[in-house]
Amino acid sequence: MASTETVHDVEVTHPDKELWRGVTKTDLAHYYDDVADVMLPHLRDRPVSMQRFPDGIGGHGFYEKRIPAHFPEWVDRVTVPTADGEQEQVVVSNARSLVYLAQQACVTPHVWLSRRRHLHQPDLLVVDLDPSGRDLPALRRATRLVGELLDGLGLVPFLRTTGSRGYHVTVPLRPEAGFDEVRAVAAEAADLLVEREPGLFTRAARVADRGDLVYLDVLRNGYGQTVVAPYAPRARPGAPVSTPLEWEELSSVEPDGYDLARVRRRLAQRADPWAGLRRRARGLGRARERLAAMRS
DNA sequence: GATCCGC
DNA sequence: GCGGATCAACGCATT
DNA sequence: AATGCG
Ligand SMILES: [Mn+2]
Ligand SMILES: [Mn+2]
Repeated sequence: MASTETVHDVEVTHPDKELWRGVTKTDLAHYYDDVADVMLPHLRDRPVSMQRFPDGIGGHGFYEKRIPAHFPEWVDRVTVPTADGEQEQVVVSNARSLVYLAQQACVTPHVWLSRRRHLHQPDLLVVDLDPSGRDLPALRRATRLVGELLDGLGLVPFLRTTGSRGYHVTVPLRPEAGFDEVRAVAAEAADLLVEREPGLFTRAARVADRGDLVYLDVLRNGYGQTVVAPYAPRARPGAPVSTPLEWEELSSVEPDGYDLARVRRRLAQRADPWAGLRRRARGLGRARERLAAMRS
């Protein structure tokens, strides 16, 4: 019985430790190694926050933003300004670093919406749909309405499961406007939807005030805020994965519909639906104009 | 998961 | 050398 | 300033 395993030149200690029921550290390391080709383009140049569960998802978990001193020099990093100074965070630039995150029991990497060259200008806009209840048809209709509105604003919305309870709609941007401007546009779009469909959407900050409506979270669009990385597993039973989808799949794939094994199979059979996302980047100018017109 | 401290 | 304690986020909105 | 939230 070897007490360590080697995956992509990374020593995996406690290789048989279960992070999820039936899913070991070695399994996670191989998953990361296998999906690296599709995952890395979405991680490239983005500061990462690591959500770690050294004793498995049933144990104590924590977020880690600062890169620990013991990380090897071949794990890339970036220094980012914070409210009181600056700090160094991980950047996942290659498959080996991703496998190293598995060794660290990082079950879910979270990434910034901006990249190192323009830390203050996001190249993604995200509308995070958080259902309060269990009405899946309503959640799907809500998600489709978000996509249609953003499309109507001249933007190109992309869809993914969160691996948890909701979906994300993601729009690629040219990194020009600051976070506050991007968030303001997202908030105005969300408010418009609440106005149109008050029985479906809410923007109430307090959970208790949301009833069973779908919460439109646009606060992800902030400096230093993160979203779960595409193809990241989640710390939930069954090792569900946040999975990019074609819009046509919205009606057939549930928010936690893909797990580690299913994503492997999916990617062996078809390309990443988000592969062309960067080429769809737009500025916010036209969207602002159309939004103003719709509101009047 | 990794490090540090005390025994 | 081993067991135990300790540490590992933060920006934005609301009140 | 403190709390809630993701
Ligand atoms: Mn431990
Ligand atoms: Mn969400």
